[in-house]
Amino acid sequence: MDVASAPTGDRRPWSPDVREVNPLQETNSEPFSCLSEVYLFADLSADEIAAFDRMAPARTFHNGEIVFSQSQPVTALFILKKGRVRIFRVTEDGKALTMAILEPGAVFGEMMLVGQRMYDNYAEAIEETQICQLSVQEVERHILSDPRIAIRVSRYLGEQVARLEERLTDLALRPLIARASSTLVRLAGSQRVSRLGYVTIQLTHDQLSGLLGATRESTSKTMADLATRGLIRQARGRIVLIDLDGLATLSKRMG
Amino acid sequence: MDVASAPTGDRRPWSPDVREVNPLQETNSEPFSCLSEVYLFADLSADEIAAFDRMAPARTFHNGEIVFSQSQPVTALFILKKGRVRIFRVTEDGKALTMAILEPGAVFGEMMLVGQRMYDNYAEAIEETQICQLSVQEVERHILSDPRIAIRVSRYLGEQVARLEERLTDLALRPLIARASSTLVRLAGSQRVSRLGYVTIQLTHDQLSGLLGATRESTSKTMADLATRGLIRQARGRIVLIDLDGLATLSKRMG
DNA sequence: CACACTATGTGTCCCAGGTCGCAGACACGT
DNA sequence: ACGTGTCTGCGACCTGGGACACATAGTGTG
Repeated sequence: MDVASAPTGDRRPWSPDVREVNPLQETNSEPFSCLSEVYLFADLSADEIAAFDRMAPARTFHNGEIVFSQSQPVTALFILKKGRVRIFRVTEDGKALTMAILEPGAVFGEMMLVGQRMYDNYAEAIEETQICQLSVQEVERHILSDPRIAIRVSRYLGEQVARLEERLTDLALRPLIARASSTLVRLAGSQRVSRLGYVTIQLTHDQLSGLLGATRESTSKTMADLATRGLIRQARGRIVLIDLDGLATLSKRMG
Repeated sequence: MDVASAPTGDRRPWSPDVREVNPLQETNSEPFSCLSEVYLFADLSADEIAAFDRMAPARTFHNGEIVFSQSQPVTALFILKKGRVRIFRVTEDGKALTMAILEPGAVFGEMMLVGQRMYDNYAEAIEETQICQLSVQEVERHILSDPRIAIRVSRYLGEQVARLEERLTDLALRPLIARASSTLVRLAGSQRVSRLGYVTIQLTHDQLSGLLGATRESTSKTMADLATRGLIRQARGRIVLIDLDGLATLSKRMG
């Protein structure tokens, strides 16, 4: 890590004076496609995808690096090629809530697509990550006007809305253990399944707590609880889900 | 009200055995447009709007009536012509969280538009209300395919997402008084301004509490607090915002 | 005008979860 | 191997706000 050497000393992204995106212009121009695996562009032909690919330079981000923040307003559509990115918001007093943890194939900054600034959202790489970006002009010219993509965008945003509403009610009226279970189950959906059908979630308690809207401590406590119930198994930096049904049940427990 | 006479006795919409939409087929076929004031259709010509109007019958709902619920899955796009509608979710143990309170001109049930069922959402009229609906076939044939509307839909959903993310972080990491202030300010935005520039919000503490994810009691307490600070003035069933700036400031107070 | 219902004010008790503080455990670079 | 930083696990303490229980004041209805 460059933490010691580079002047990027403070990697707490939500502190006021973050330096972002140090100009490591690793314009990784490898020949492979950024877009072929992306849901939003599934309706495009191979030729069209190739055309977009040509204008989407890739870029590498290290663990902890900020991909964008409102001080550097979103001027592009980002496509996550490799690694994981955390989208989060901060309040004045420095507390953060994670909106999403994106896996490869995800598109973000997309709000701009629909006339939306990514308001108070930050994006941070949480591991070694490669990201392609399309500039705002290209997006406006080619994407917005294409009805095939517009429909995909609507569908995607509709799902976002449903997910957020779900999270909102969970947060409002379910106790931590239910939210935690529910979140684990949800995360399991979009996750690589390991050998014996067990799903492994690559998150530290801290990262998870950001997703739950809870403190790291209470999250740890809750995970310990889930572990003693035999629903999950723990390891440093990852959580193995043993009993998905059990978790789903718990996630519906009332307050 | 028909509460005493009709067998609609229980108007608590989130109790398990609600009777919904008693067949008061008041197919109010007045000659005026359901769609002309609607943001989503702003790009359509007068002729096109007229065409849609012809297939959108109006319908009246009384205070407390359920417009739809998941047991009666959404098969239409609703357009709120008059009155107000509350969109909310419930949990198994009967607690509810309000997602939105819609004003005339709003379109809802729109998730279906984008391949989404309105999952656990209910809609309830909270005053005398008139609603037009477009059937799912018409929507699919004419709306989904129209790029002008698709873009509007995206934009609308994008705004939804932003709003929900905001609410989510508020709920997660701000104390009640801040959330309350913030919510009042937000509500003020979409509200009729009364005589002296004061904005009046037509909500009871109970309705507000549903929006805040808090109990009625603590909401009352908080409102009393705001009142003594001179930021609002209270009346039965409505809240007058005196000092918007003060509220905005409070809404940023940390926990 | 009286009754019934709905909206608000308070007050008391109680607990999930936040805060603070530290300690052991694992991981990795030099 | 060793040190340093990241994860995780407690424990003690504190508090916002939920649960319950009433009291009172508007409102509308017959």
